Amino acid sequence: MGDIETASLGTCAHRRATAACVHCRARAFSVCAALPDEDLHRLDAIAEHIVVEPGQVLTREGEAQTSVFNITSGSARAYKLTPDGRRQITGFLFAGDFVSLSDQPNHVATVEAVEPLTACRFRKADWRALMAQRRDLEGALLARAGDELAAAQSQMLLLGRKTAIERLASFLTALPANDPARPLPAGHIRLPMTRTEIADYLGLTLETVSRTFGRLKRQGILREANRHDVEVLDEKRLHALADG
Amino acid sequence: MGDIETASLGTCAHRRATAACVHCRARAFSVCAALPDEDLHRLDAIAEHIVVEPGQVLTREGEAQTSVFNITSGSARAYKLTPDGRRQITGFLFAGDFVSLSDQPNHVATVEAVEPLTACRFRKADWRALMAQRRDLEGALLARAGDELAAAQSQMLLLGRKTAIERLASFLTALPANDPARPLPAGHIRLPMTRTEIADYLGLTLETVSRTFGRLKRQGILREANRHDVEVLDEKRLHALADG
DNA sequence: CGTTCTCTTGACCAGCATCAAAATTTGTGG
DNA sequence: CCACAAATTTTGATGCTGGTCAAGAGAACG
Repeated sequence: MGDIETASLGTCAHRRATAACVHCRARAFSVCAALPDEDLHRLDAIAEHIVVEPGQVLTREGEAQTSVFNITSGSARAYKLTPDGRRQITGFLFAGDFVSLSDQPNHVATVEAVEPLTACRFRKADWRALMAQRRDLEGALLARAGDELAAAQSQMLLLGRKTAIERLASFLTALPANDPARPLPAGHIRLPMTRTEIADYLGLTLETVSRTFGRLKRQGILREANRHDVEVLDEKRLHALADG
Repeated sequence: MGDIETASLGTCAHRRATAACVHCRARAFSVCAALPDEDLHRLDAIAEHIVVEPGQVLTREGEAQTSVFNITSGSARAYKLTPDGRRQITGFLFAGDFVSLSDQPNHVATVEAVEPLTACRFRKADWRALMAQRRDLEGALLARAGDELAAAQSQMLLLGRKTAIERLASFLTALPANDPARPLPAGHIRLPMTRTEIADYLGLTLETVSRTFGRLKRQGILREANRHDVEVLDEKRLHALADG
């Protein structure tokens, strides 16, 4: 099932980068949008800009939650493991996504970069202080949490009740337009993740994912430019499959 | 898989009941705890106390979200359906639980009473106005949403990667102490729901749930007083199974 | 280019679903 | 309190989807 290899990240293994919130391309898609321009300096003051290489960890399941993150570019996977190494990816994250919406004492999932990734890191105390002052942030976070909760319930329906082909179709239709900062031509989907990762997200094996891609291609619903770029030829049938 | 029968609820089919927040037994477990005693009258002013019979609906998936609810006693199930009727129960709700944490324009799940249930219903506009005034409520809601999100991720691991016996063990250990208002002796678990409902929650069939209960009993981990009350004889082994 | 990682394809298998029927519990009316 | 009907659960026989094991074909990277 899902084995994983993680290039762990030392305390300050991130490379620092600089940027200002005013020019942040992810701002429009993130909770930061709740802050008016004149308050952005408050964010800048407490944000640490980090660069994370593929496979490196932002948060590790079970570890104390000392920071929260806002992804500004790239993509990441969040997952949980069973003691014997089975992996369930609970979500893929893109620019604008917030890491640690669930404010628990310890992280409930591990989050690793899939592609090279940049993010803002906030010390939890700093973030809390800012939230206390600018309550709109809290509202934005609550709205985001609500969206995540709705998505989580759809994923439960998928994992509990859908067939392999329905799962893959759902994945391809529901995938957040991938990277809001880098839109693609309609009908084109970018899949930065591997077949194994798709499998671990859909509760399948990589072999089943591969065979199921084959089925969708043979049915004329899909075409694969290469492993990471697919084109939807029959949107209608794909959606019909996705709904179950 | 999961067929369902719903006794639908007319516009004002709920029986009204009266109660005051000060005396509410569910208050300690609910978001209302964020409000100090002196502000409770604000809640009372906008709360409509309703009584819901088993099988009746609080919210229906897809319908406009005009109200939010706070359950004060009894239990409910939240679920989603595929067009062909497969059901996935996304959660069981008990006293203190808030219905519609995800503030979407339309309900993302159907919520029905399992047992006779009482709840506070708030018109969404009223609730929003109160939240705007008493920001602590928003914080409590955010905290609750975070807990739900964490639980949802655990459920994804369960649905995507665990075996039947691991799923049932997880269910029995993770089940919220059932009804916080009605504590049971340690090791005793009350299951207000049917086997079919457990199956639809765990992504299994009722037959598999039944057989798996049998396995747990034969292994000396469980004893069944009756269908709705079980006793855990070997907590250690149950937890070991649950973790996977 | 060769090494390594990822993906595809095939053969076989197992866990859980499906179909079916019997047993037990629950509910109802007398 | 009993008898009967309906609903729920248990148990059994069989089958299918997707998992496992294995080998080979592409891509990617140095």
